Amino acid sequence: MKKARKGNLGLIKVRFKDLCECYFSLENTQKKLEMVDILANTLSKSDGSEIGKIALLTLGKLYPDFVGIELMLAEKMAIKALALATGKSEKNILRFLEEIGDLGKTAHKILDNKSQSTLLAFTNQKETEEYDVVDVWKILDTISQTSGEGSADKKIRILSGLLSKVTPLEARYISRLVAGNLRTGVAVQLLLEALSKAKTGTRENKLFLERAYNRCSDLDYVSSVLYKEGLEAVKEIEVTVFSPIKVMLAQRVSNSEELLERFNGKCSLEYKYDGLRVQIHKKENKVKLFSRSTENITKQFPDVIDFINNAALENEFIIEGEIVAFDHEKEAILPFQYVSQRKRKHDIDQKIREIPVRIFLFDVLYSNNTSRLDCSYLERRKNLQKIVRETNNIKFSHQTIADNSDEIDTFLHQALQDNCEGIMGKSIGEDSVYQAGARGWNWVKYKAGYDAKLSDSFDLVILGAEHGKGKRAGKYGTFLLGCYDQIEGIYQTFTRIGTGFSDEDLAFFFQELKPLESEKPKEYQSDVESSIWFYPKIVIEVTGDEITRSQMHTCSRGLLENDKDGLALRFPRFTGRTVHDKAPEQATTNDEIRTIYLKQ
DNA sequence: GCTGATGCGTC
DNA sequence: GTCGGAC
DNA sequence: GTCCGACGACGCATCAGC
Repeated sequence: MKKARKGNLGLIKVRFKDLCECYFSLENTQKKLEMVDILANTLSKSDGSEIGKIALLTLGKLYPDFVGIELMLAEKMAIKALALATGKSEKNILRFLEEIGDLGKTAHKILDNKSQSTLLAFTNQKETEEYDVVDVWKILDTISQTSGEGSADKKIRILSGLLSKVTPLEARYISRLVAGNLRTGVAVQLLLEALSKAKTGTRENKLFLERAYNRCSDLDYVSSVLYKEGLEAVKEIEVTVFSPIKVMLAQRVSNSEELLERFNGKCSLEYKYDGLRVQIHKKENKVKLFSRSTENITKQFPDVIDFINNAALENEFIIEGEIVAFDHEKEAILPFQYVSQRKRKHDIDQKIREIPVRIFLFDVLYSNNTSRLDCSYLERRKNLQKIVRETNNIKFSHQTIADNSDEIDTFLHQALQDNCEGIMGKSIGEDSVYQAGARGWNWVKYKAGYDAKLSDSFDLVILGAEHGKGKRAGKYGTFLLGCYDQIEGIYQTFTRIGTGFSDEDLAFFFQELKPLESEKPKEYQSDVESSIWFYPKIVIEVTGDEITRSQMHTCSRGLLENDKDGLALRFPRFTGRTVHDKAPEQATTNDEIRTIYLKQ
C-alpha cells in the first residue's frame, strides 16, 4: 500500500532512501559550498513535518543533547546485528571492517554482494521495505527505549531486522548512525547553512538560525520553527531559563606576548580551573545544571543546588562556573580525577561527603528577565556579584586586569601553584560579548604546556597499533606507546596516541612498521589490548599536559603508593619528531616518568 | 554478587 | 581535551 | 579563521555471564 507522498506545493515526507542518496553525494566532495547545495536540495523537498528529525539524524542524533536519551548501542553491537542480518560471521565482518575502516561501507558492501547473489538465485525475492525518515527514526528510538535484562539481544534484533529490510545504501548510513560516525562532512554549521538555503533561498540567513540554535541548543525546535513559522519566528527565539545555552569556547595561545597581542595590550585574566564546566539555571527555588555540552546534570549535584539557592540574591538567572573538587582542610583544589567521581547516579550522598566541591563562578548569561549575552564582559562580571554572594562553597573565579606580559606570566604561575590548569585571557572591550557556541578570539586559554619550552616530552617506543578508520583507513590509526624499565628489561605501556600525525607521518609509520608486525613480544608488560604488536624498534617523541595515575597502564606499576596504580599521559600528542638516533632501550624510562610525576 | 565488555560523557 | 587538512 | 573528523585518559552505568 502506497502512502500519498505529495502534499501542497509538491512538498513531501522525505524517504530515508533519498536522504541517504543525499549523504552519499556529500561524500563525493569536500567543497563546503557544494555540500551545502546538495544538502539544501534534499531539505527543500520536505514538507516540514519531519524536518526536526531529518536535522537530528543528519548530525547522528535522535534527540537534542539535554534530553539525555541515547541508543546505548554502538559499533560492537552493530557488528553483531550486521552478522545476524547477513548470515556472515562476526569475525568475517570484523576482518572487513579492519580492512575498509568504516562500518557503513562494510555493511554496504556485504549487502550489495548478498543482493546480487540472491538476485541470481531467486529473482524478485528480496524483501525490501520503503521507509520514510520518520520510520527509521522511530525504529532507532525503539532501540533507545529498550533497557533491562535481555535488552542487548533485543536491541541487536531490532537493528538486524532493520538492516535486513533496507537497501545496501541505507544500511551504510544506519550502520554509521549507530556507530556514531556519519562521515558526511556535514556537522552543525553546514547543516544550518543548508537549512537557510533550503527555506530562504540563501545561505546568508544561517546567521539567524545559528543565533537561535546557540540560544536554545535545540536543532529540532529551530528547524521546525523555520519550516512551520518562517524566518521571522526564528529571529524571535531568545534565551529562556531551563533551556541550555551553547557555551562560549576559547582559542589557544602559546605565550604571554601572544595573549597580550590578541587584546591590544590589555585584558582580563582568570584562573582556568581544572574541573567541570557548569551552566546554572535558576527560577524561584528551582535550579537546573547543564554541562559544557548542554547535557542536563542536575541530578548529579544536589549539593550544588543547595549552594546556589543559599547564595542567590535574585530570583531568576543563568550563570556559569566551574565545579571543582575541594579539600576544605588544606584549602586546596583537588585534581580533575576527583570531581570526575561526582558524575554519577548512585551513592550520590556518600560521595558528596567524600568529595566536596566548590564552584568558581565567572559569568552571567541571563538576569533580571534579560539576556546578558550582548553585554560586555566587565558588565557581566559586575552583574554577577549582584546576583549571588560568595559563600563557603560558592566563589567568584580569581580574576585581575593585566597590561604587560610579565603580569601574565606571574598570574599563570600563581594559577599553577593553586592547582589550576592555566589561565584564561578575556577581552574587556566594548564588543566583548558572550559568543554562545563560538570559539572566538574574545576568550583565550593559556596553559603552561602550550609553550614547548615549558612542557616535558618523552621518547617512547611504539609497541602496538590499531587499524585506522575513516580518513585513516588502510593505515594505522593509533599507536600504543611504552617506556623502558631498565631493571626488569621490559617495556611498560604509558599511553596510546592518535593525534599530532600528518598524513605523511602516518604513511611513513605504516611503511616502517608493517615489516615489524609480530606476536606480542614477551618483554611487553601490557594490560592494554592491541590489534597489532611490533618488535620494539621505532622511538617517537611525545608530549602531554600532565601525568596521571592509571588503572590501565603499567608504567611504574608497583613503584607507587598504591601497588595497582600505573602512570599515564593526559592529552598525549605526537610532536612530529621521530627519534632516529635512539635504540628502544634508550627510550624514556619508567623511573624518569615517575620522577616527573612526583615533581608535578 | 562479582567481573568484563560495551557505551557514553567529562576533560 | 589535541591536532591536521581542506576550504 | 572556520569547520570537520581523526584521535587520547578516565570514571561511571548498564548488562551479560558466571
